Amino acid sequence: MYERKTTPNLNCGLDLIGEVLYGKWKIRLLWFINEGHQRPSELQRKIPDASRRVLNVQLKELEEHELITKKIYPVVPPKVEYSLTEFGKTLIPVIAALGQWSDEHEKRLRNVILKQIVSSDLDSSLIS
Amino acid sequence: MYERKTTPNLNCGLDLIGEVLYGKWKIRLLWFINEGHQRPSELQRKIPDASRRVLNVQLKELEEHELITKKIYPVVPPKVEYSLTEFGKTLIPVIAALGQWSDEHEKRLRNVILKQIVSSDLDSSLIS
DNA sequence: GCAATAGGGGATCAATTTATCCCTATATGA
DNA sequence: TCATATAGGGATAAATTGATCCCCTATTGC
Repeated sequence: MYERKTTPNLNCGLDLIGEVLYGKWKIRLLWFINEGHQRPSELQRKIPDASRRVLNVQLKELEEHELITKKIYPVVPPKVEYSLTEFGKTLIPVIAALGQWSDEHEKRLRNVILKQIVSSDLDSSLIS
Repeated sequence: MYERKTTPNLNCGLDLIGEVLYGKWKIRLLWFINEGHQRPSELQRKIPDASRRVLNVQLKELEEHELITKKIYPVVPPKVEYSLTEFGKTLIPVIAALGQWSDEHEKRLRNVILKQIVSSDLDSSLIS
């Protein structure tokens, strides 16, 4: 396992939320779990760009941060279900706000992001 | 400059907002600029844990994403002021929601984050 | 016996992000 | 003359994150 070499900043609230919400897929995991996709295989189907491994790792962190709980059914083949904790549920309106903002500005966002990528491509093609 | 080697996911809204808001200090930069701390040196004093360099880099990205504008006054010593664009201003309520959530749950957040750090410390001391 | 299903995780490599170090410029005040 | 303030940025190192690869469990169905 990876071991932190620096201590995180925990000064203000925004540091704290960063600690639990950073991670490429975490917000989406919370969102989909909230929508009722509770099993690992379902989540993986919802987020095919992430590997199974990474989802496991991020789910475990969400669990350690008490945003979700994991229920393991002792059956074969194994069955696992994740649910939001009460604490995790309080995050849903916040995530909804994020989602709503980006939906409202989707076009513009795509625009500025793509523009930035294309321009850095030009830079590198000038070099070569 | 760093050159991307993979294309980012831009499927859903949450991918998009991630592209512009990821970056350790970006949310805070937007917040402080909104509060009226517009000059680089002021921002640096507000965020002493970040190096001058990193703030510059992240400010430039925010500018490329059209969330802020940069005004350079042709004076010596140089004077620069950042402001939110209209687009950037639409993000403020969202950031406020993030901040409010983490303020409301500050104690619990500190708790779970520290618990996680301490337990991984224990792990590593068992190994050695 | 072999594949498929459903879940997990160590080891390691690649990509990305953040931090450090060092260098630029000009005017002011001690 | 030298430090200070103000702003910028290249080169590179370190830290962190994410992706890949491979291996494990046990049962059902062919």
